[in-house]
Amino acid sequence: MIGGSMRDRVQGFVAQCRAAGLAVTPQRLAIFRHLATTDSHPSAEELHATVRRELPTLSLATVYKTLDTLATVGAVRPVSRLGARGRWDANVTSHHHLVCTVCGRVTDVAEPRLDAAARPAAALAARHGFTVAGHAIEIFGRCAACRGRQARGRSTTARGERGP
Amino acid sequence: MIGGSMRDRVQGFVAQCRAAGLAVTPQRLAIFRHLATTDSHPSAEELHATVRRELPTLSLATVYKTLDTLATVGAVRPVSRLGARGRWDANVTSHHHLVCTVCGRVTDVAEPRLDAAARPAAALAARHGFTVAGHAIEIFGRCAACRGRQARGRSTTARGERGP
DNA sequence: GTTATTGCAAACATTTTGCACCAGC
DNA sequence: GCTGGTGCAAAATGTTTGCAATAAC
Repeated sequence: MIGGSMRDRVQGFVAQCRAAGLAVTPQRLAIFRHLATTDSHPSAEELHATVRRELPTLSLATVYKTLDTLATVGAVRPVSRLGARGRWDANVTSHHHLVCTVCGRVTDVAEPRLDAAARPAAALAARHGFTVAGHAIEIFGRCAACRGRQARGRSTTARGERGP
Repeated sequence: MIGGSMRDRVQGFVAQCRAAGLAVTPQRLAIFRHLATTDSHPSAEELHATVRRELPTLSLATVYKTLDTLATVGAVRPVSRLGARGRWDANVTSHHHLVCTVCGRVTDVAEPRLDAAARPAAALAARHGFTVAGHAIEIFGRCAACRGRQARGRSTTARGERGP
């Protein structure tokens, strides 16, 4: 979850929808609200399971369609631009990620100093003909919880898991 | 593709396998070689299609198993730790990514200065109880090719696509 | 000769699509 | 009454698994 009261964020969301000519439906509101309230970067399935408690008829297909639609409007985004399909975030401000390679948990960190640090990247990207829209730093390692447990095997990259 | 002659890289790969007690099969060699030769971060399907020209009996299941196995040994890694399932890289040295949010193309950049820049991240991660193993900067925007084409709609995040 | 690895086919998981129905302007 | 949005079911896509045959050590 990020700065700004929930009320403000929902208001902003409604404004964004209106501006884009999108209907503000209970489904969209509920999905956005849940995404803006959690910090667990849930998948469509997880969102479906949770939001369903509020809207029992909500279908999984609607969750998928809604996430795509809201991403189009900029209210929501996939956790990573690198094709990390399946995990979503309503924090569309610049922030970075701590990724546990054991359990897959992703923690947001907003650290303005890191932004400054990545600035040389823009010049570099320009040299590649790139127009830079933003950046994110992905820091990987083991979270406190996983450091405790002894690694069995030389486990490296955690792929595919969803975090606890 | 990264530094070191292909011959050296293959030798290193063989050594890695041996050290881990893995058989060096033609399938593993071919998959590694192809991954180490391309810079397109291919998916399992794409690898299968390409390597098949060399090993016509290669099955897709073997490609999946091989990628997992080689990742375990550290010879290969998913493009991102953030669950970017489906795209692989044999460049296991520290490097960063230019991601085109229109076409999805991913370009590697190795820029030591960027590494230094991200150093404050380690301290920050430690404060979260994290043991840092590494980091990668993901710079997103539009590539030269996509900048040409006028954006239709306010297209934001390209999800799921594979790049041309 | 053992044991790990492959290829196949089937299972499974995830995401997308087509279409009829419903709700809001 | 239109239009856009939802829900359902089916299809497409992507990934994993069990197991017999095969090849590496």
